[in-house]
Amino acid sequence: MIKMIVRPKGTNDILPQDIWRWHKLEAMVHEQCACFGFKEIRTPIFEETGLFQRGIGEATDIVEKEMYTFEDKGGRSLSLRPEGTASVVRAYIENNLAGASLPVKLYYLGPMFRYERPQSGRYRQFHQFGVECFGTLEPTLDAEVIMLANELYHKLGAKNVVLKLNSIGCPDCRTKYIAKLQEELKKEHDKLCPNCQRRSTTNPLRVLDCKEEMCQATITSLPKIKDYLCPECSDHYEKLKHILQIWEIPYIEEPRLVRGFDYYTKTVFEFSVESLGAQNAVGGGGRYDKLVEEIGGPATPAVGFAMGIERTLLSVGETWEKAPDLDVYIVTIGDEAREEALLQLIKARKKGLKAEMDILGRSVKAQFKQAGKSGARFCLILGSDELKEGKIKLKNMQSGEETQLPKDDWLGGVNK
RNA sequence: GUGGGCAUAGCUCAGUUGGUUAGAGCGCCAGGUUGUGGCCCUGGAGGCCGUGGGUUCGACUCCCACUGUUCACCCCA
Repeated sequence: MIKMIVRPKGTNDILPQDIWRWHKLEAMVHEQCACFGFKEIRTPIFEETGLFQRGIGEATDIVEKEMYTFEDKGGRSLSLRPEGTASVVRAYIENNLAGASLPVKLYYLGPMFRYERPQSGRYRQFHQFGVECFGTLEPTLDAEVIMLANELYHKLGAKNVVLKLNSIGCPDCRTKYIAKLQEELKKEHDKLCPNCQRRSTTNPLRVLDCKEEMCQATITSLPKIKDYLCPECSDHYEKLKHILQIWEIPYIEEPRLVRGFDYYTKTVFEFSVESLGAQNAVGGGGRYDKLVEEIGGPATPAVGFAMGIERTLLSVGETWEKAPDLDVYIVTIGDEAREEALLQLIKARKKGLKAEMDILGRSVKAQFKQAGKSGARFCLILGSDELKEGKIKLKNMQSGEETQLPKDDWLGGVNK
């Protein structure tokens, strides 16, 4: 027996019965971005491995163990993109997009790849929508990105979305803070969970994010980064919060919020929903003022955001109502009606109507049943009786009401 | 990479201390109605019980391995 080949672990087929959710979300994304003056960019799905090593950080989990890295026939090391920012930054530099007027506001939409154990809301191939803007330190830009995301979640119908906000400072103040943090963590070492004991050295900021009961008291007593921000970072953070207030965007200050990429500076934020279980972050982002430079471009401050599409759909998709697939289903009665039905079918489709007819030669009852299932708004009934007089019947499937019309003049009855 | 749960019809799930012919609901198809969907009634199709091994007279049921899947940890969208 031939072994059945199935889809790779952590990937999904998006089936015809579900694709409308994706189309709907994508349409809203394009509309929202147009509204905020963002232009779409499409970059390759794989890049030179070094781009991600430099951009995301050599020591992050993503680069260390989650990348799909392979060698091509020319001996180049390439990797499937695990996130979108590095590629967009590369494209921004390579194509000299800075040549246009600043700020440059871009967005992207597409698959990302990370080799992880799949679980609810986490897949090896998943999709992100993201925005990146380049060219100014102004906190208004941070706020604009947050505004775009926040409004999009609301338009999508997300309930109980919470915006968490923090500033992790620039390399200067953060370095000082981490040193202080590690000093304190060393003192409290015995009171921490095994994970945090390890994190104290590998990734001290992550300790702040620990959910273990036994760590909570210690975490609360640890120094807050807020108290270590340099005047510039502190001022930036205050101005950002002020703008968010002007725009009436609710947020929660979350001094413990840290994010997984090394490139963030100053502002970091995250959107989460309660209903999703452990993987409850539906999007996040922040400012990255050093990244463009690190990748080899001119020093350029920037802000970005990325939304997990699967997670977002999980949290909102069920509440959406599907638009009908069909405007009209043509029911034929008797063989002589079929030829006329073929003519009417193509006439309807040429007018842009979504139209179908039975091609399996089923009974009248079965045809109506099919029409009902398809959600067709109307049935066009072609029977030998009607056709003798050059008429057809149009049945409204919701009300059940039938009207008789001349056979070449029924399209008007299907008012959109 | 670590730990737990699960695997029976298209879907959701029953299946007794191991016993011969594996069930239900929903869905699908047909008929009841030779020209009318949704409700109702009747009938039908559809299963290597995840794969491989073991125990047994006998395994969907017990044991082992593998695979898949799922949840959680790590980390992240």
